[in-house]
Amino acid sequence: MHEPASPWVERATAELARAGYRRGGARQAVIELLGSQTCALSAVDIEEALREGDRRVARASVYRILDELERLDLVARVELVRGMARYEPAHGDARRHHDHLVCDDCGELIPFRDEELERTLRRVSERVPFAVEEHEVVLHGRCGSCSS
Amino acid sequence: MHEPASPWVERATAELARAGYRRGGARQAVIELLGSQTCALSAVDIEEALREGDRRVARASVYRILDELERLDLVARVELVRGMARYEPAHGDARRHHDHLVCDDCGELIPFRDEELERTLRRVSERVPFAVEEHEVVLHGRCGSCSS
DNA sequence: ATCAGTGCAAAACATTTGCAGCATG
DNA sequence: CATGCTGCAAATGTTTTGCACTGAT
Repeated sequence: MHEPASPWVERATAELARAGYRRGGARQAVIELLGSQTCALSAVDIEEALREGDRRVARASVYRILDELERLDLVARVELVRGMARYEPAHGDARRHHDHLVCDDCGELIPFRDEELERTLRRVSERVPFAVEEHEVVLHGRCGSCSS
Repeated sequence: MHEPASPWVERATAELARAGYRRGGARQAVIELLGSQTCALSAVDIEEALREGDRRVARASVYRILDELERLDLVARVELVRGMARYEPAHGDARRHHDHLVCDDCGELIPFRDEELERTLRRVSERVPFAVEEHEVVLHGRCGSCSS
């Protein structure tokens, strides 16, 4: 159960150390799980995955840890489906930013990235009476399996 | 307290009748409040506004009514801020669709519409492996008062 | 007279907080 | 050995549900 750490896991670990945090088993377990995932996970997903894995982590700790990571811009919180937040690694690099497709039938969640969309949003941000810092785009519909 | 009904209020009322719903005081009160509003309201907002207005409506009824209206595509549910859904009239007319700006400082909520963004999203919807039915764009940042 | 519509209270969730004990630096 | 980290349990806040009663058709 000890895969090579992803760049994000290393960055997160370093960032936390630099911010003066101590090492903590629970926090490291959450970071490693997030780093090995491709799509956003909810706090409950995380607790369950860890319970069956290396290290059991209390629900409250999961929330606390996610909160810290979000404040340091290491994870992004996204509200894609009714009533439950999900979290995913944030790569400071704007070039790795992505948005999401949500299948309203089966709940599947697909990240996507579209250059034209990003360019347009950059322009929109300029003409709006607002200092835009980030955006969130969610496309709802039906995935391949559900629309056939 | 009896303003002329907005087109949306009339449409909603007609649509409900056509769908076989009976007339109900609470439901009509919620519809009229939503119709008179410019920005999205939470269930709590609605309950409070009605408590001080014409007709007191129980919280549970507010949720039930919003749920029905959402199922009939008469209102759109949007999750703009942490942990609380908001609802606004949905105008079947795509030309009246809008997206939202959210001030992360003061929580202010501003609807906006941008033609280029809509066009781009239509194109993006085509090239994505998904049958897109609707989109949700939220721009986060600071409003005029908070960024100065 | 029926059965949808509603209010009330309690339940079901997701999330947060308080506090006591463990473990890192 | 001080203080940050964590688990547990209880609190909070939003949304849902069960049930009895009211009211529209």
